[in-house]
Amino acid sequence: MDVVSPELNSLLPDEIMDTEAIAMEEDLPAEHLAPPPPQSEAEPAQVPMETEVPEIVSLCPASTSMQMTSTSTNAQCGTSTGTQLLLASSGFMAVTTTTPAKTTSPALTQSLPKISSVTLPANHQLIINKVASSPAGDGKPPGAAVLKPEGQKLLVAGLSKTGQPIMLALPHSWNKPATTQGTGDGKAQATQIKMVTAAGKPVIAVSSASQLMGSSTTLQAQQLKTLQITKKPPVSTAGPMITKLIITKALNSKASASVSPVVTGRVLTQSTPVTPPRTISIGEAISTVTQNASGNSKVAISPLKSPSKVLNLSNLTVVSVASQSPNSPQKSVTLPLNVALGQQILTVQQSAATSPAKAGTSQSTAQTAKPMQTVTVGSMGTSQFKTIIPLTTPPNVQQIQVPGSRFHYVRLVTATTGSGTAQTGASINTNPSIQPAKSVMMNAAVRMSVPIVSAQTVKQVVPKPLTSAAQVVTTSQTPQRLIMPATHLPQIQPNLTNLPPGTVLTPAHGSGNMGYAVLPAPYVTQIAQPTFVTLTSNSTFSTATPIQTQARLSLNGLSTSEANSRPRKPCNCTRSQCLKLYCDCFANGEFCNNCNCVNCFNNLDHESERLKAIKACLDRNPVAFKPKIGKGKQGESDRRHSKGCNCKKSGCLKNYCECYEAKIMCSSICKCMGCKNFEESPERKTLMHLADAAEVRVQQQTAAKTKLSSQISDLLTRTTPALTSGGGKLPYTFVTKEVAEATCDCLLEQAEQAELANQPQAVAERLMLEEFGRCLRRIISFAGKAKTDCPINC
DNA sequence: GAGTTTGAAACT
DNA sequence: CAGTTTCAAACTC
Repeated sequence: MDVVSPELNSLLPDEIMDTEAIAMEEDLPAEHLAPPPPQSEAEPAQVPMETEVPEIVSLCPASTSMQMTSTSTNAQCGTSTGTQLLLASSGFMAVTTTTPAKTTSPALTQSLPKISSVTLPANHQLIINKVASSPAGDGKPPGAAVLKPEGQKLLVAGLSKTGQPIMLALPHSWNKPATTQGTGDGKAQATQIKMVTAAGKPVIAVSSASQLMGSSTTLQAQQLKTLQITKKPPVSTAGPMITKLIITKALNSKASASVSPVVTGRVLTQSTPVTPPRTISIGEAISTVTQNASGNSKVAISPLKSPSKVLNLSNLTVVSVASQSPNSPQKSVTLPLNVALGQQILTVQQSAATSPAKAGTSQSTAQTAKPMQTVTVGSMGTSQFKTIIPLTTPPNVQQIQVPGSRFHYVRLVTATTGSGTAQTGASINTNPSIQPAKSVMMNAAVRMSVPIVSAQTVKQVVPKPLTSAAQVVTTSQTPQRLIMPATHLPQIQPNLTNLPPGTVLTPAHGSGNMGYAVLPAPYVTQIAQPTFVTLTSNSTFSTATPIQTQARLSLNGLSTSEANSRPRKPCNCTRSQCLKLYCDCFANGEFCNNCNCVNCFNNLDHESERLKAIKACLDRNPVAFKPKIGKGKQGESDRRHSKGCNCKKSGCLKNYCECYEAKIMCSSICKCMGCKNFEESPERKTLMHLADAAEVRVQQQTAAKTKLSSQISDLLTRTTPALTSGGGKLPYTFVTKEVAEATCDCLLEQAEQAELANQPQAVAERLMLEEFGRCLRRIISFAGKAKTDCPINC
């Protein structure tokens, strides 16, 4: 049963609404769940390399019943008593470099050993090699881990409606069609997907570390629902890079309200260790109890791209979606979810209905009392912060910022007419004083998730209180926003998911559901530094405990500071109108700003042309806007060019070569001729040495100047002779013995630097003279300042 | 700064 | 897919 009508489905990008893929995925042979075959070594992966970058995110829900650690990283949560779950993600979900465990035999399923490792092969399945011990037998008492033994796959970690961390443990045959469930024996069901949640306090990755670590709740299997999203990479010829996303929604067994997670119009399975699992069909609502006002539905996402990076709890980025009303525990909630993860898209959609029993069908309507969908993404101290764009129209757009991902995501939702009145509570917001949000019914909505910006490095998710619908997460920086006027571009919409990473889509004010504004991501990131991104579906979102997610990622192999500090060079385009990839600005998804281009169309005034150009580029190359430098395969260099260079004359030792320019060596996929950009190349080494020497010189000179200047300033300050009240002394009177000595030190330093650099004497003399001039100017400056600033003391 | 070289992007 | 053209950056003088 499909929630989304075929018509709507047809409008959605395949990446999001590829419900067929789900069916296909169910029929996939087992090897599709295994890591990519070795053939990828010889065959350049067409999948953007960023998806190959494993990411490790640790979830540390408080629980004493289970511990999971990653053997590949030795990363552990900071508490010995808390449940530890390490999720490694490869562009989408957690991935580690360990070999995925084989499916266990039925006999193994009877035991519940401790989880020794969590692995996730390239197919984006998280595999738990061993599971925390728990009482044997079918009984899965509260506090006992229900994860299956070695080889079991944990696909997604998230939060239950009540804020409990959810771990989805899949049986080894999970890839089989799991549309029905057997009896109450919650274990070893061939088609059963198990969900493990931590009961008690809201224990979510999004929560602060203290919140998680401090919690003493036990891991408990609960009745739950699972959703499965099968998604294929947009472009992949490197093998069965099939990504599976299991969205889980834990339901308390005592639940009386309903929650009907709907992903891409299809609900796959439901299982519970406590009660007999049953199949969930589209639109079906399962009652559940809202435990408290702070209950929420959260989806933990680990889209970080950094390889081998282990993130503590505080580093986990979670996109949370409010799904609960504190005042209406009986309200049914439907949560279609699409949330973009890296290139993957996971849309989180939430709706609430007044009907306590059944709700959330595809015919649900939306009533938007608070026209806002905000996703705030935060990162610390970097320019990679995300910006929340206030929505002036009904919440038909959700910006989803996935920390660690190089993309910003915006979910475009075409909401139907509203009818629901149920209130939805903020996922993290527990502030009762906040105005309750109206229900958001978007079951039949058209959802689009669009990567909108390159996002990498540290992200800090700090939900900020929102007291009104019009509020959006603000940043600590200049609230400047550059938003293109939205226009109706239906001809482009089908490809919205392929928009360049620098494109942000936002609904246009008064332009209806199909209005879009294109906002280059870099501008967005400039707006918000740091940006605290919060995803919520209502206006009551707030939290007393900011959630911080920090990741140490890099963009194109550059550190965050490096990537951010480097000012983009202005382009000089004259013929391309800055609407072709010749233009670096355009290629980077940025507007031209302070460029020297002629007849530039890469600006706000030429939105339509720009969109068309983007579409054209994407038509030619769907990954045209992906970073060219990405993570190489295992065993290869950390960074490599995704396509390889084609140099013929430069020997790949000039900046003509994109590999050399990126300071990486050419790889096997390069088609260059006479390449000298390889590890043992003497030419390359020579160049590197020269470059290093030059850099060292610069650094030394800078440091020396800084130090000596500081000394001079200090001396001038301390030894400033008293000035007469009649105008003070002349500057030369400030040349005390100390000042003269410091000046000589400066000159000698210059001489030494020149000597170290093997500079000729003339150059050394010149440097010394220049330094002397600077010293004199500084002395004079201080003298003048002393006269001005010290009229009393001098 | 003008002219040349270079290789990616675009085009055929 | 290969060859050619266009383009803008890198480079040289």
